[in-house]
This record gives sequence, structure tokens and C-alpha cells, in this order.
Amino acid sequence: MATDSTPETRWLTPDEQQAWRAYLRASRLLEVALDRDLAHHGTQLSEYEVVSMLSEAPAGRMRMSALADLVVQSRSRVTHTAARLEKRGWVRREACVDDRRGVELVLTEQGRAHIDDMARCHVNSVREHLLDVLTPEEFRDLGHSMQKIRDALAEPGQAGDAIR
Amino acid sequence: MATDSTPETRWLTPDEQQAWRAYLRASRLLEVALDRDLAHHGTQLSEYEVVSMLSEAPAGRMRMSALADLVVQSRSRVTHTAARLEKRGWVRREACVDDRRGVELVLTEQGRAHIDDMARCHVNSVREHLLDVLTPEEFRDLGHSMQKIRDALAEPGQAGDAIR
DNA sequence: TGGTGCTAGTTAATATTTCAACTATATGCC
DNA sequence: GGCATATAGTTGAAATATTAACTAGCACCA
Repeated sequence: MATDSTPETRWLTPDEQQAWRAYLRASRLLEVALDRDLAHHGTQLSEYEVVSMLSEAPAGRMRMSALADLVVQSRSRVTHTAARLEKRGWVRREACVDDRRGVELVLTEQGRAHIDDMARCHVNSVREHLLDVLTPEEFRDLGHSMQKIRDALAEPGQAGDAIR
Repeated sequence: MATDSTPETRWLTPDEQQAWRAYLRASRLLEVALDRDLAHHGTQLSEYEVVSMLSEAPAGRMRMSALADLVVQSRSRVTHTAARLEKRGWVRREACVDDRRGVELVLTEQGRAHIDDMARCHVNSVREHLLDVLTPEEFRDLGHSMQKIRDALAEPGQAGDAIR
């Protein structure tokens, strides 16, 4: 827990500070840009992530909680998002056979029909704002570093599932 | 504009795909973790960013719009956030002398008194989840890459101020 | 069995964010 | 000056997200 209880704090060096701020600002700008591009297709990035994951899952279906973990959203948020997507006719809910508490979200034909366009848009967007801005090595390294960060945060023991 | 109008789409390679997903997931997890740590001090990360910027600005004051650009929030959002912070007594509004449309947000003594604790918490949090997870070189490179991304997105010509 | 505790998902209330007006002031141009 | 347009910031309503309760079903153990 980084709640601070230690008396001494190791402040960031100016370089570290600068790097951290760059990260924070860039990540926000990136999110905004990706969201805006996708908005032309009437979707938010966070919604797109859900249907996108569904589209790659076997049979286009996935458990709510698995989905929540995958896209890093709270369970409650996924419920709301799913309701929205359902209203659009892109997904439907189905009861789980093996676990009667469970619900599977299923991609509909109509949903699948939309995905191609959105995916194209999203990929172009990612290329434009991220890939084209970095060298291939820089991008590769970025991926590796973020993977390390993800693994550290996803450790069940520590800060674990911060999201319920 | 990555709105897609070109017929052919350059899809991501599996490696690129993986790196991008890692980024997306890690950035969300990071945000959640930092937010949660700061929550012990009754603040959101986005709110902390505002007071933090104020605390470093000369005289602890800054124009609303400058603040909005700096922390990458819409003007409207900053207005609401400021109202919240004001209610807590951490900041106050002051009319601008030179530009009568303008408003400056000013950090109060009470606000300043809280910052130290939050900053400590935040730094610990950043160290724990980010710095300690990467090697110094990895972190440095991450900073550089994100800076390039930020610069590309902040270019006034292109995707420019996506935020009003 | 029955009890205890855990997991899955939803719900309602609340908080925050976005969106689209809207006011007021500044700026540039004739 | 006077008009047109741009900028600064706010506002209220609608959309979205978070929080804390709550229901239901599973799982284990005695």
C-alpha cells in the first residue's frame, strides 16, 4: 500500500518528474483522441473494447466477470455498458448453463456487422497517434514496459484486483 | 483524422496488437491504482493534478484555461472540479485583472496544507507501481516515448485541442 | 442436511463527466 | 466608433461511472 506511513519520502528527481508528467499527459491525450475518432461510429472506446473482446472470444461470447477483468472495468460498469450495447442490439445476455449465477454476453450478428468499421477506425487511430509517432523499437519497448507494469498491478497478492 | 476513408486498412501485426493491448490495460490499471491510493486522502487523481499544478505555479494561481490545457481536461470539467475543490476550501476563484473574462484559481493556505501529504502518497504510489517495476533505462525510454506521443497530439494543426 | 462464507451479477442512489447552450469580454477590421 | 468573430468561463441537463447494498447460487466442511 502506498498510503504513506514511512517518515521519509523519496521524491522524484526532476527527470523522473518530467517523465511521469509526460506519461500522464500523453496517456490522457491519447485516450481523448482515440475516443473522439471512434465517436464517429457512435461508440466510446470503453464500449468498443467490450465488443472487440467478444468478437475474438470463441463463439463471440464471454462471462461478464471475465470481460470486466479483461477490459479493466468494474463489474457494475460492465453491467451498465452491456445494457447500453444491448439497447443498440449489438449484444444480448444469456444465462450460463453450468453456473446459474452467471451471465454470458453474446455478440449479435448486428453487433458483428458494426465491428469491422470500428476496428478499422480504431487501428488507423492507433497507428496515427501512437505507432507512426514512434520508431518500431520504441514501440516495442513501450509494449514491454507496459506489460511489466500490467503484470505488477495484476498480481493477485498485492494491489491485486482493485476493481470489484 | 483517422476516420477511415482509405479502402485498405493496415491491420496490426500480432506483436503490435499485443503491445497495444498491454498499453491499454496497464494504463487503466495504473490509473485505478493511483486513484485508489490517493482516495485515502479524500481526493481523485484528476483533482490532485489540479491542486498540484497550482502549487507549482507562481503565487499558487493559474488561469482556468491554462489549467485545463495542462491537465488535459475540458474547460467545463475544470469548472466543476474547481467548484468541488472550492467547497473543500482548498482553492478560491479570483477575477483576472488584465482580462475581465478570465478567472484565476488560487490555492488557499488550507489547500496548501493538504498537498504535502497527498504528494507523498502520490509519489510513493508512482514509485511502487511504475518506477520500481521498470529499470531506470526502461523508465527513461518510456518517458521519452510518451513525450513524443504528447507532442504529436498537442500539435495545434492536427488533432490539436480536442478538448474545449 | 445445514451453516458459513465466497463469487456473480444487478440495482438504486450518488457523484462525476460530457454536451450544448449561453453570457460576457476581447480582438480585428472597416 | 461599430460590427463580426473569437475566446473565457459558466450553467443545467443528460449521459456515464462509482458506491454500497442486495439477491442468488456455489462450495466447502461438519
